[in-house]
Amino acid sequence: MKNATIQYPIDSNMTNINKQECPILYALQIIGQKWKLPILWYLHEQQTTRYNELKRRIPGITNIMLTKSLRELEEAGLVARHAYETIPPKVEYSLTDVGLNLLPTLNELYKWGETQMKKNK
Amino acid sequence: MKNATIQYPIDSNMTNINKQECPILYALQIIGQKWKLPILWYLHEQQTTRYNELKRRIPGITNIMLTKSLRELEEAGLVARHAYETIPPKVEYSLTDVGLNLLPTLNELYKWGETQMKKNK
DNA sequence: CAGAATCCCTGCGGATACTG
DNA sequence: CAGTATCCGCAGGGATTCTG
Repeated sequence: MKNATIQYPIDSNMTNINKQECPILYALQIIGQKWKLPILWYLHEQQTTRYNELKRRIPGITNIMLTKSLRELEEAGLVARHAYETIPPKVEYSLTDVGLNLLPTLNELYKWGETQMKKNK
Repeated sequence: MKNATIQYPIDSNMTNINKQECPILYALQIIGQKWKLPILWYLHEQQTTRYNELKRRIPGITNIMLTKSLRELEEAGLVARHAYETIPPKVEYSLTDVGLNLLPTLNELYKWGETQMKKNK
């Protein structure tokens, strides 16, 4: 059996416990919500981006979702926030090394998805 | 810029259109729901599995969710369904090559998640 | 400029019961 | 054994308004 090193712990009711035990579910918890990948993607494209520019670049996202997603990504260590204490305020976001480390994996997922899209079309 | 080959199309309101254009969102659409990965995981571990055994192996899943998830995975081409026309019925599920092709990517995600879990703990 | 507060709604998934 | 049928609750996310 290939990939026999993967462990996939599951508890009786799929609570957070197993999400904190299974690295795949853990990862999906971090990047799986609606706006996380678009945000990571644009931060990757533009290196360092201000709040409002990010908002413009991701059509449809609201302040709430953008702020919430950025905070969660920051807490998970994928995104760095740098606030300049000026008036008006200026806040820049960028990918950390942790965030950058995710990109090759996303690339893998991209290639798999691309192949499937062609097949299913 | 690395990974410059990744395209990430987004439309104005994040509808299905962009989910059908972006391979990453497309992939997440297929494997991102609550029970998809556990199902894929156990099918990988046990090769060919009957409906009720799958249900026993995935604690907490209901018939509805198991059937629904299997149908979607089947439609996406990741899972094969083989029904024996006997009484009582016997239905076996297994991973297709498409499903197997996803495992290396999941392994990548696993390693990334594992690293993050250690850091954030 | 970069958010926070408030209210609201849809739809994913859960619970229970039933069947060819 | 392998599912359907029904009903229901909640949380993720939307729309709008406001502010240091």
